[in-house]
Amino acid sequence: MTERKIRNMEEFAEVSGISRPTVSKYFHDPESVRKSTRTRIESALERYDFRPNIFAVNQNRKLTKTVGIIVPYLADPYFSELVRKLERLVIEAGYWPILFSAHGKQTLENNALETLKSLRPAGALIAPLGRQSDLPTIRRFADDVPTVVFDSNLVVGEAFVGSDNFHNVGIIVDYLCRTGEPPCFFEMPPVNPNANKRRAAYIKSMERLGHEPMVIYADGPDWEFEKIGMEQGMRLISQRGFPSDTVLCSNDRLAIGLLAAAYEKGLRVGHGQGCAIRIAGHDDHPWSRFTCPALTTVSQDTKTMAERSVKILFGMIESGERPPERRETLLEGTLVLRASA
Amino acid sequence: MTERKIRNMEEFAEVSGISRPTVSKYFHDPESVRKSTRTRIESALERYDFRPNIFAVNQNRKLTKTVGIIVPYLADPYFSELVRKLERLVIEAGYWPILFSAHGKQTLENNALETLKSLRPAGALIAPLGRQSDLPTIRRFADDVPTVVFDSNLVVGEAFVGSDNFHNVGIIVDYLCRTGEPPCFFEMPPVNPNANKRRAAYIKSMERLGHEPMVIYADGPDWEFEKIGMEQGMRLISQRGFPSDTVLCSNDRLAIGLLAAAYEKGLRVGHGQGCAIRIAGHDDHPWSRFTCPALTTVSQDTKTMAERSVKILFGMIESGERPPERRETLLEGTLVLRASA
DNA sequence: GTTTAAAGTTGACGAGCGTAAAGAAAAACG
DNA sequence: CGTTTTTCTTTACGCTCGTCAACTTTAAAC
Repeated sequence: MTERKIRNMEEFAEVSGISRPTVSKYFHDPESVRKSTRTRIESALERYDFRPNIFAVNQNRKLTKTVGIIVPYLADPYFSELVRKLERLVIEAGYWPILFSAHGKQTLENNALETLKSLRPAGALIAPLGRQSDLPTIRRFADDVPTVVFDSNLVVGEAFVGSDNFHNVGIIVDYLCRTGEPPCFFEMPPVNPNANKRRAAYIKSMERLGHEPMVIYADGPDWEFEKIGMEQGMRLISQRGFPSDTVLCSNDRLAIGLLAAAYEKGLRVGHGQGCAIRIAGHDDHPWSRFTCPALTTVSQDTKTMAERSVKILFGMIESGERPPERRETLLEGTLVLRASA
Repeated sequence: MTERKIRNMEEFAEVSGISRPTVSKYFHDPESVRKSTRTRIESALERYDFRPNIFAVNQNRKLTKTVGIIVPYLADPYFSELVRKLERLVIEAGYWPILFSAHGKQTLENNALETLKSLRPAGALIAPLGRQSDLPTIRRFADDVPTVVFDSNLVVGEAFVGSDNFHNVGIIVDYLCRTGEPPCFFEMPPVNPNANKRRAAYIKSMERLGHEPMVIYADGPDWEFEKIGMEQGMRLISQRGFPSDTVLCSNDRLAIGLLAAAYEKGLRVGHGQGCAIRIAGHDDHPWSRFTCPALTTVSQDTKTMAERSVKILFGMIESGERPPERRETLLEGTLVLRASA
């Protein structure tokens, strides 16, 4: 680095000995200039610290290189994990990911949408809050910005990528019925369509197998699933409120809470000799392998979910066309057998 | 909302019947215009959907309203939690938080710093990777942007806010020694200065109490602490490698892994009758209360950490001055007694 | 009703960059 | 070597909004 501070592209063009329009072209696509020119610019880049002003760039380009990512709750590692994958893919595609979390609140989700819209992104990847979402606001957003919805299927945007709750719940209900008492279903607050779909899938699977469905609703503050699972679990265990010794939780975080409750109450969890209760989850949350005992669950294929979402989005962005009708992709998870059920 | 689409401030000024410079003034600070003018603008805002173009705004203002937040690893709920608090405080101050995660990698941290710098933010709140950080790059960043470093004390920026590892480790070592066998120290990979400080604090505390320090180093991929804790824990338990029946882990995530290992190996964890091992952590990770058994740990005062960081940053931003010398704030945690130790 | 301070208007320039047109220079080609 | 094609330079305008100067209107003060 040399002493002189470069203030703008004009000055950088000067020190690199190339005209400003050509430099501008280079930054848009380095391959678009002659090799000798590229070399001169790049050697100047090594000597001077310069980056085009993002604001000026984006103000002038019709299509920015920004891609918005909005998730409902970042403190949920399931989403942290997805975000990590999405960010990587977006960067690899030469775009600039910008992340927002609704932190479980409608106000913040709307805020994120408004802010993102004013950034005029090339596209957006949105996992909506669900029940709490303000549908008209998201719709208005998706009218302006090519949008792929993932995880939670609110009917907006050009495409949805999520998991096939019917398949996933089906395989774990099958497994549990095959290996022991048919499960009851311990349900999270219905924060999003997944909650409802999973309940419906549970009921359908049980009926298919000729068992009576047993649904237990766990109430509590949205998104604090571990807390809900633990508190309601404690109460239900004390009152012998679980109609089966096998409990299928509608997600892993709820199951983690229930595991804590069972431990507290001295119930041994698992499928082995001397176990009082079997507990299973759904998602294969990053830390489900570290619970005591390790959690039996259904993995969501987050890798494919991220790849597919990004692929569909960039398909729209690069072709410049929106598909004539909304496409839904449902991914099948796989059974993850561990010690808890 | 009316049919007409507003394209820019010019058009919005027209429909609201107020001149553009005044409208611009309004968006900068609504209180800066007369009440009757404010009312007219706001009633127009209700009829038309308009927001000033962020790019144009930030290009022209010397000081943007952007505040960058960079964390080393977003999938760690300790950071998700901190981020949530920071974002809220930044928004309340009328600024626009923009979040980056290094995902544990130097390349991504540098990338985030470069991108952020080109956004010309009013300030930045950075929790550096630590050992993996590229110090010169962060230094260059902090030369340009008012920066508060939190969590991990790399010596850059105008201020640091973090926890007082000596105090925190001291109180839990005291507690453990008082109530049972003196602890050995199960150490995470030294990803950042906290790791080293905690080890040093452990050694000092043990010596103060007249005990022999016993440090066990757990090796493995950076930031995958649960995995490391579990794998190394399994190995150490099998080989009877823990020199004490009390293990103080250098953070909660490591402890969560070790709890899983103990469970797997059939060791009962806790301080009661018939327990084979006591396990304690550090941080009061959001889910430490849901482990089996619940984890005894030292809480970090993340609320104060967030508030203090933001307060110091906005102090600098609004005064326009950088403090003459770097200020370090160390917060004292409190002992959180649960069942594991 | 006149004075005066505050707030608004008009008109103009600047910020940094994209981009287009016209011409000059360099590379590719036979 | 001359011709053609590609790439670069020069010049100029546009994007959207901040901000300033000079002037006018408004509302409060006397």
